[in-house]
Amino acid sequence: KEAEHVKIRIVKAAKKLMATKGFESTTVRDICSEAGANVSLVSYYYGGKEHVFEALLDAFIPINQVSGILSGQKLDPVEGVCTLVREIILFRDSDPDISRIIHQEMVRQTPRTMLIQQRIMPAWVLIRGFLEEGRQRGEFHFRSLDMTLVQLLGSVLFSDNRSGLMPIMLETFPDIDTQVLDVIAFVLGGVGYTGEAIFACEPIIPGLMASSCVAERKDHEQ
Amino acid sequence: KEAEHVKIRIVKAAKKLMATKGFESTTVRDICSEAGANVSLVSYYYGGKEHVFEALLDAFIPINQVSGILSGQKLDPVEGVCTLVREIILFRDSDPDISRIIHQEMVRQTPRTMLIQQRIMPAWVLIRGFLEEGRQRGEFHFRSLDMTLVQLLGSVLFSDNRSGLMPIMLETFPDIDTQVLDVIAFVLGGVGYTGEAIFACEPIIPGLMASSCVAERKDHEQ
DNA sequence: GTCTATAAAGCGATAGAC
DNA sequence: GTCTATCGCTTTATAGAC
Repeated sequence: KEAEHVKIRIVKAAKKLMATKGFESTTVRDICSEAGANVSLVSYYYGGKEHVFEALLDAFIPINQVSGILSGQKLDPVEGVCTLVREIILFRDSDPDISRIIHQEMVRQTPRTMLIQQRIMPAWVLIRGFLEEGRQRGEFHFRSLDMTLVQLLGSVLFSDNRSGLMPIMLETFPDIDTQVLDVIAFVLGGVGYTGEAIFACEPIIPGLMASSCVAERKDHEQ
Repeated sequence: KEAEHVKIRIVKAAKKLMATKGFESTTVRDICSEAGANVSLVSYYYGGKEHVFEALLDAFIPINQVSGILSGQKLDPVEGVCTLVREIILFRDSDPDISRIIHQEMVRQTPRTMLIQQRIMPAWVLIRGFLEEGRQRGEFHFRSLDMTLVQLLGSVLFSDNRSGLMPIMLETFPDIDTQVLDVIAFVLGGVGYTGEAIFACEPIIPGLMASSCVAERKDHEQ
């Protein structure tokens, strides 16, 4: 682990700490201590704490990966909703930290909210499209498209909150495939789908650590 | 508004600011400026910012109000779920700030998480009980009680996120009664209920500003 | 009770040695 | 590239005047 470049260690440490402590409670000194780096290197490589956050999003959110693959598939509404929900759950399972960061920044209004929105809005738009088409086809049954979308998102995003937060959980926690099926079942019921669930959708393994992180300095000196 | 006591103005200002900016980004100076009070009065009346937060919870979360009224009613599972969901939505509508504070503190792990948990856990336990009984009666159909509970909570809690956060919302926002019906419809579908929804449940108006706020000083000097 | 003034600590950022 | 030392600012909390 010490073999990784300092620039990468810093952004990974920031992700880990901000996931539990939040952006403002995570100090630059915390990050560098966790990363085994000197305090000054945050400014040197990223030009400030906010830029570390931005780099963190670019590095760990697989932007236009989901939308890119789905665009050439022509899925029907049920397949589309199932596939997207599955992808989101699998992504959350592969990197719970970044999901918690996204969830935190979506709840309140911060200078970083827009950064999050820009990166995940494409997925929401896709889901919204599937919901709309499904209602037109008579496969889904709900009054409001917006309300249903919000509740679907809440149902999916919130499912990472069982860790430590719920002392009243009694069952042993299921494996990830079962979690996917559970969430899909809840969501399909919620949108008023009465048929059979589609489970034969290919999982997309999101490629982590995108190219922006290996870029050299000068990035913030534009 | 200036007629209110300073101690109350402080806790109200703290609620307003922390709802959007979060606990740590809201400074004592912010709070007192918003409340029209001197900075030193936070320490004088509450003994610190954390104690303001605690007082805020005691003042605005109607603890054991919901559970108290429901305990003597012997509701069946569908009525129970509908009533509790309705109460939560109406409470959120009556005071969106406190709901956003609860939501924020539930996402991450802070020194205040336990304070929140203690106050809202009773409602979760009630919902869990209704879900369990409904499954036993064959009215609900789901695999995991825990997973279903988490998704139900996410669906209900997240429904306050349309404000400013969703640029893709197109519909005009419905009135509160319609919101309640939408959320109930989604949740009942999610838990696998196939019958008719029960809408004839009495709304409980939560009494805000509980007694702890009017207590005198010496509270924190134990 | 309410104010001013200030203490004590922590923050992000950076200059300059190496 | 990486370090130490420090600057300038903000924070919470409080002492003491009124």
